[in-house]
Amino acid sequence: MNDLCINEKAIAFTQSLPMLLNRSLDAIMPPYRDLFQEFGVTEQQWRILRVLWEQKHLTSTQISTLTLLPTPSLVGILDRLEKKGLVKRLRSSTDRREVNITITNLGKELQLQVMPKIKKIQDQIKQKLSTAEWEHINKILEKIGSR
Amino acid sequence: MNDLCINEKAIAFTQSLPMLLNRSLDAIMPPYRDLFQEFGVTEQQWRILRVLWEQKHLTSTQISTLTLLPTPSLVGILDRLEKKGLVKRLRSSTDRREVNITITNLGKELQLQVMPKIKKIQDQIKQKLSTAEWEHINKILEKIGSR
DNA sequence: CTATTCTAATTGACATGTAAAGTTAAATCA
DNA sequence: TGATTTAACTTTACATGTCAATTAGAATAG
Repeated sequence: MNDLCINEKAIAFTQSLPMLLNRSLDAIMPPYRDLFQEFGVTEQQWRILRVLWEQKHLTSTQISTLTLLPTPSLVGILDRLEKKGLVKRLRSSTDRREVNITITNLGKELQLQVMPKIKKIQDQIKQKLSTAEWEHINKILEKIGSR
Repeated sequence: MNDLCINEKAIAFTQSLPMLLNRSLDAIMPPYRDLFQEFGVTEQQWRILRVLWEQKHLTSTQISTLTLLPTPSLVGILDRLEKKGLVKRLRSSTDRREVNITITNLGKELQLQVMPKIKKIQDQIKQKLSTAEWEHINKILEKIGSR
């Protein structure tokens, strides 16, 4: 009789988890995008810079894992970042399959200019929820995102 | 002294809301994608079919709002759906700027075949969280997503 | 009624996503 | 060692995202 809600109809499209997540992203990304554009980088390029600021040098695979960017896309994105002089590629000497990506000085300078503005955007977003809600959603999303 | 955590450093990239949301999407979408591929449609094409099953006929703008797909992308996606015989385009006679999109019989048949499998995937996902967590995240995401 | 403004849809240029196949180098095992 | 498998990255083909500009058809003010 009671089957844990397993026998009901499918969840309405608009209320489905994918669409809830996508709507959330659509709602919070615009200010970020405006900022990125101000500095002439795309969201994806930004992600790569962001992890390179924390790790100095990473392989393509590692960057893919950290940024969630698919490796085929990375090829082109890194091309463009390299062309802008923000990162450098160096084939590993120990394992010649690997490519080490490094941040350049120019790339490091960006961090100082952009991060304060990122902080402001994050503060804006933070105000959408109470502290308790934040902790809660963090935990739950972490749970969903851990495969 | 206590400034509501506004003066701390920026949130670590990995723990930022955008990345939490993206990781969640990456974690839950694969089974959906497998299913879509089985039926020869993309995720975006699927979204359009999904709203047309519920609304019979919609304008391009309405579809964009419901599916979160940008209107420039819609042009091509609808082209391909039309080529597959799943939807039809009809210019409105009352306002010749508008284009009415309609689902075809072939498109309607898909619904019967796919929805049961969608239901199964949703049930799988549902098991990742408790009922309480579900209600909670629903409310919070709704809050974030409402601009 | 006409010039202006607004709106829906499209186009163009470029960047990225997705899936499959291909390359090259390392690791593994018979 | 030599054949096989695995790993890291790249390439290709096609679909979509992003932003700016355009086109054609309403709507609106003067």
